[in-house]
Amino acid sequence: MLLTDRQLLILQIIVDDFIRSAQPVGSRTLSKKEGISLSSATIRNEMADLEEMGYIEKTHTSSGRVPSEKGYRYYVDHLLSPQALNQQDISVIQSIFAEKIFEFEKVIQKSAKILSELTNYTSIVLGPAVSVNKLKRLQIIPLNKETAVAILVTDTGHVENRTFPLPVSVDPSDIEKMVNILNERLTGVPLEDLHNKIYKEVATLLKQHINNYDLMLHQIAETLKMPIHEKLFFAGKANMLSQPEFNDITKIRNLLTMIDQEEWITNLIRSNTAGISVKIGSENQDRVMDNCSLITATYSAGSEKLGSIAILGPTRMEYSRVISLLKIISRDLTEVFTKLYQE
Amino acid sequence: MLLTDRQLLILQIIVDDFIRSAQPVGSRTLSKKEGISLSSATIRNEMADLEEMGYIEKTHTSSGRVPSEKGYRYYVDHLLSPQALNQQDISVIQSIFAEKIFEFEKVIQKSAKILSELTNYTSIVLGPAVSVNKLKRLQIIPLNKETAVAILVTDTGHVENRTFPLPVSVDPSDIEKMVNILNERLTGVPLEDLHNKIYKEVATLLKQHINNYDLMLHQIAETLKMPIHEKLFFAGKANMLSQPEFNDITKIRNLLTMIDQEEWITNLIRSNTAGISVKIGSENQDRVMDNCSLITATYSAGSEKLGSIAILGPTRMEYSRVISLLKIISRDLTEVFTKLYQE
DNA sequence: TGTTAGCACTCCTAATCAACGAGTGCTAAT
DNA sequence: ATTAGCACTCGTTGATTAGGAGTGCTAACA
Repeated sequence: MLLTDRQLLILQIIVDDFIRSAQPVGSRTLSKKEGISLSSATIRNEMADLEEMGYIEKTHTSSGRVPSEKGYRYYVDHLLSPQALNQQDISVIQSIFAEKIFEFEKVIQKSAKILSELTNYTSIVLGPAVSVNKLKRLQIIPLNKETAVAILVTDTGHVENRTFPLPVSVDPSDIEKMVNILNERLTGVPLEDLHNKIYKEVATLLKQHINNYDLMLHQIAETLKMPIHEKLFFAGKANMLSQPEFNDITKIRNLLTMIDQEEWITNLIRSNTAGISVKIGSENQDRVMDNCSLITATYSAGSEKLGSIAILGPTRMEYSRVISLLKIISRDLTEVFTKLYQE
Repeated sequence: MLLTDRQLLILQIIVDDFIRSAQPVGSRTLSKKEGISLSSATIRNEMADLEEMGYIEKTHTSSGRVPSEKGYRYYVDHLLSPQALNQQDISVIQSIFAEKIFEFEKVIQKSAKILSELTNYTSIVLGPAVSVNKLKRLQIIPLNKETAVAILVTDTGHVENRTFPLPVSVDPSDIEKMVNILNERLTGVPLEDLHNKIYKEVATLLKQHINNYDLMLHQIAETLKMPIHEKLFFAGKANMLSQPEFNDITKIRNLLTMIDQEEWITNLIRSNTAGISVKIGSENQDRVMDNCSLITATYSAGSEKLGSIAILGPTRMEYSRVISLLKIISRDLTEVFTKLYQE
């Protein structure tokens, strides 16, 4: 059953109004909106229909109407008018990229901060999966007789380091030889493949050149095997506390506790593979997200997806504005990283 | 005016009871405690005296008594019976150090997590000031024609990295020469002194060996000058939401917002230079901490202070337990790092 | 046939009030 | 010095009330 133009208009105004005020919207309020020249009684009839179709709900028998999840979904899919950002917002966003950028993480972190400040919601940014980056250089630096630190530099300029125990009485010159061979053979290999590659292709080569290579190699290989998690950045966690739908402390506690579980939130955000994704309430598959919406966008370098940038807010979220902001920032991030990575 | 033994006993029970129940303590409740064989009327008289001296307060004219800040202070200074931790707590703490440890940050982070889980308060750990660590090795790895990443390894195994722009058309062999000279001259120098040292002692030397050294050197020196902040780790921020004194959302929001300001919280925690410090309520110099206490301990390597470990909770905090836990963990951390750094 | 005025009804909210009880301070007796 | 007794205070709880916003339905209207 299709919605009439009038029903669409009413639905749109209800959602817009509720997003603004957090108060259920009544027929009288609606009838006085400009763009509407109907009596409250007519609107009541239309609202009854909209409710029957599941787009809006009452909080109690004689209350005004509130958008249902289905209503938000329809609103996001069909009624969203792309909102032009004002000049002030735009210049704030540009400030992210104002300084010359060399450090990946700083840009990401600053984006998260700005985004949460502009929206008053919580922003979450998932850094790039370092494990697909390619090795630029491996260095091993002995700290003392028993430990050394292995340093991996990727072609993107990311630096990973791991401390590991040195086998007893290993010869410094052997380490150097080994590192040279490893670099020769492993440069350009994605970090996640290093472990395999070492055993499959490099081990035999090392055997010929270095005494007692195996213990050392094993140690290094194990060290490099540890998974490299995508980094997660948050900003504005406390913003959730300002939302009227979270005046219940236990709700907030549950939500904040969940958010602190990096693995959970990473999965939630990573599932989006391209473009903008809007997940409303229960679409997020977890009860703690019942009153929340999550909007995610991705950023890339060239055609390769690097990471995601997300806004978590109440279902009563300013979808239009948030989507506009995410689009701009993800576009700008993509632009910057494309330049940064591919020169 | 000194407190009599009986007043001490009553004060102690009031604080203990209030810490446990979060409810004002009345004279009748007190009179029924074991160890007390006085009528409620007598206790009322004593309580009136204690109140006059400022150790306890009423929430309203006919309510039971609640410890004042002065009362907590006295309790912490004189009435605290060092609480023995049970076996379970101890084994949980030991689990921090169960795996063989090479990575500093992991231990710190795990300590924070365990500490917040054991106490149900918020734990904050301040990592060591990297800037006093001494340079073990400097490496410069060109990423492409325009940028390179500088890597600093300290004698403690900490790795810092900075990406910076390469001067145009710099010769790779010059970079190598330069790095060799810098390593030769700068090894053992604290990171915070690098910048000075480079200009004072190394510049003239480089001049003799390398063409166009100045632009490159300047770039490196500037790169190294950026301040290295102590890292800050949090765990259990959401625990604050479970405390009954924070059932007011705006209070929590203010507190959480403050905590998110790294600089502020760093200063708060760093001020403690040794041992255990207990700051109660307004002793923390900020209104948002009015109902909070902050207990900090330090950890060291040998005799050198590395960082701090802290618990933030309500003034109605389990001081005895928290202090015991902090003592143990800071002792264990010190032990581990002393070994790790000084071999 | 679509629109609207009118009206009874529902239910939330805020205010008022009384009953209760936990706790106090004070006084007088022990 | 201690304590029983008592009047008093004040927060909490529950019931009651009034007001208002909003609804659904019916009947009249264009």
